[in-house]
Amino acid sequence: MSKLNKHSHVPLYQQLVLTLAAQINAGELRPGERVPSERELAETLQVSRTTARLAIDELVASGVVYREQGRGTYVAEPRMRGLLGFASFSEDMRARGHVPSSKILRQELMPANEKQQEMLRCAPDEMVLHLVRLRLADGKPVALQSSFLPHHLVPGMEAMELADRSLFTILREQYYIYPAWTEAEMEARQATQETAVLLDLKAGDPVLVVRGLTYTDSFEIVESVETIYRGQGLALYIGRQRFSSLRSI
Amino acid sequence: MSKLNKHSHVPLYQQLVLTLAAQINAGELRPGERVPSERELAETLQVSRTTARLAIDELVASGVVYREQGRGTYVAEPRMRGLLGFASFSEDMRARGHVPSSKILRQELMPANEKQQEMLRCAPDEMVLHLVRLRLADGKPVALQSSFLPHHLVPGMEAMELADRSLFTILREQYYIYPAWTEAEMEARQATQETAVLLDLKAGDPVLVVRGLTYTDSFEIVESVETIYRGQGLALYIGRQRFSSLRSI
DNA sequence: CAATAGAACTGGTTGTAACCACCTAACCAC
DNA sequence: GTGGTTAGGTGGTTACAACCAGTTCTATTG
Repeated sequence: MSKLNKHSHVPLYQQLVLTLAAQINAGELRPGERVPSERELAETLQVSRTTARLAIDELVASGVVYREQGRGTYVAEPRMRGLLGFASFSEDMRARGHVPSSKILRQELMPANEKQQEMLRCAPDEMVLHLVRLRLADGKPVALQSSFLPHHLVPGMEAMELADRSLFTILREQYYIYPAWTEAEMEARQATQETAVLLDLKAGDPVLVVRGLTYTDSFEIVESVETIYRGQGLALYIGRQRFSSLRSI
Repeated sequence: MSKLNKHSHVPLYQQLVLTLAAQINAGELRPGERVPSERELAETLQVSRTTARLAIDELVASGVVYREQGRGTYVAEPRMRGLLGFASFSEDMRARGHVPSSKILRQELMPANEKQQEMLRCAPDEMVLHLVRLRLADGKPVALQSSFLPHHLVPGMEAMELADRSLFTILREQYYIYPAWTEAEMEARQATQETAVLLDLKAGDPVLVVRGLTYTDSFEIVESVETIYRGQGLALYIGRQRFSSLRSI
């Protein structure tokens, strides 16, 4: 068990989260196996049970482990073999072993129209950056993506080279904006002639339309995006959905 | 502020979660407003800050409120107006003010075939209950749902009257099985002649296919379900998706 | 008046301590 | 053997305490 650094600026429980996640990803802790108990972790690493528990809380929230009262905490089974997921297209594709690329079809500033003002919660005179990108995996078209970003959040992006870089990476590294979560709705539609051509389909073929908003931790809207995925055999994996029930609507 | 019951068997922090959620749903705390600080809640209700904080943790996890360091905790904006969501079809429809109903097209026990054995993680000789239900909202067909449940979890369900009761309610009330979360993938397809007739569509019209597994808190698989939703204007709302990143695949 | 230093908040992290609810295994009595 | 008891483990809940790290506002200072 690697030790934790008590004088690091990274919180102890975060260090522990990473340590445990690494062990699980490396296969040192296999699905179904028991994770050391909270008291055991606390003793071994010379931290309080509070800290150990907080770390496990995080892992539980991520679905990496689960608890059973009186028995222990266990490593969860790996996820379904989904083909595509949420999160950044580029990062997701790379994680699955495909080579992502993009063809930029549009990259320009425009004044926010009514719909975007509502979606992005921005003022009427504000400028937004409009991106239209054809997303490819291993050179084959997979999705057509139209995004709007408030210009004040990403000044200068209208002139950037985007084709070979992940938008999320640019947001994090150049603008210090950390997308935290997304909220989406999806729908099956028929491809229009225009999108059919771009996605190498026939007009009328089914496509999956995902409309989403990307937020930071503090509820700032970073991006409004509509993605049209090829249908026909391309399944979109939707992580874990808890049955919450706290909020009526 | 309603008081908490220190001698209840319901944990204090759970009581506080419900209290705050109720206030938010009732509009006493509006979106954007600040929730009382952790220390304030603790003092007012005569509980420890630990308890207050735990309660707020739950609300944050549900996306009902969000924290900002140094500033406070605020009520989140209500969600996107999605038409359908995850969770139980019946409960979801009712929450949106529609009248859900079902037409049972099939309800019978069968030996698990290979695919179901893998999906439900059950033995080769095990029986599974196969349900096919046409789901209606206000009398109009919305989705066609095919479910498989391990028979040993729901003995006797093959003979139950299911048309006017929520499957989830039956699971909870008759079998003490509490579905905790679901994992799904979705795909756009063309309706076959058969499904088109049932859903009041034309063959070839786009439909949204959702394949999911329903789990309990301890990773038991309760149900394997494939739902075919009408496409064309019916958007499926997909809760909040955190960008997690802990588990590589 | 503007800049700044500080007080008084906020949530974030960590430790210690105790008790409860639940599960398992070992043991003991029948 | 079967059945009950019990000891010792697990996670679950709650309290108290202290400090860190940001934000906001105020009072002081130049």
